[in-house]
Amino acid sequence: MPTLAPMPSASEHIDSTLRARGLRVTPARRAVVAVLGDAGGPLAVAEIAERVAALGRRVDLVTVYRTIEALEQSGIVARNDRVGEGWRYEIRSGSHRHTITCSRCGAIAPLDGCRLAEIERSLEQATGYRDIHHSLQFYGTCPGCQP
Amino acid sequence: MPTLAPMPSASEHIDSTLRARGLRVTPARRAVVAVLGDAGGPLAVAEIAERVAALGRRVDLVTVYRTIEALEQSGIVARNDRVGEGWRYEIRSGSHRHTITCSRCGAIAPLDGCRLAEIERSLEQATGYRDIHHSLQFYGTCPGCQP
DNA sequence: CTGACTGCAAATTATTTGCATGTCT
DNA sequence: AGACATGCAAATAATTTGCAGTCAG
Repeated sequence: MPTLAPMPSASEHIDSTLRARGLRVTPARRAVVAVLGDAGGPLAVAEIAERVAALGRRVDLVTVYRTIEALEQSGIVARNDRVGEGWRYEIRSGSHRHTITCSRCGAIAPLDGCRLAEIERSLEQATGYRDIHHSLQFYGTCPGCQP
Repeated sequence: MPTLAPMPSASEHIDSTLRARGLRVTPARRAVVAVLGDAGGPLAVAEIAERVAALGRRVDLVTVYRTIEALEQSGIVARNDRVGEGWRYEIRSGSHRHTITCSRCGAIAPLDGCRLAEIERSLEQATGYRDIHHSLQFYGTCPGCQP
């Protein structure tokens, strides 16, 4: 379905978002954002560094940490957790999904779309916080591990 | 003030749950459970060790790690995250609360009771997982940090 | 008794910090 | 030019592993 007016390219959007926050637009930051934007799901810091390297850009792990921190504070990326794997990061987009992990065997099952939008909206009213997002992980006992 | 003397009902439940898993009931495990049961909210591993020590029981930090892992897999404790502070653990009970953290300044505001019970119930239907629980953290921009 | 649990030491892994240099605006 | 970003080295912090002695069942 064609659009009459061209949507700003992803990179333009990133650039302006960074600038709006007083952050500079650098190759390293673009690379990190590109990798995150391309990833199917949330990535660990080390994975981000690997994929950036695979793109031919050398970016120090430390820089990834600092970039991620800046991007998170700018509201561009969100931090999530996955059991036993530490933090993971992903571009904040309207729609996302969660998973449920078996506490016994670690099996991970994907879930349908997130149902927290309504809760978040009421939280904005109640707390005065804006631009609310979240990190959510379900745990349980998978069918195979049940007594 | 925490007590080493186990509360009859709770401790019996813990004991039988551990035994049902083939896990042994030891002083260290009871101490950890007692501390968690007494804490107002979720505790970090190091905090658990400190409080256990304050009770007069010497428990190695390594043992706390291993105990927590066993308790988590047994469904007795749940793991949560608090921004920038790593993992925290708490006894799984019916009711609990969440918080919302400011992505800019780190301010933490408490929220009213958790509203995920219904979602969890439907997930049990949809996934076949049982005994579902979760880790949830909200983020946003607090009133003081808004443009 | 026997295997699970613990403590101690040490290895990994993850994350942070300081500083000199490079680069965006 | 000036402020911010990056890379490198190295310090910290967090978590895991191996092993021998101890204790619950």
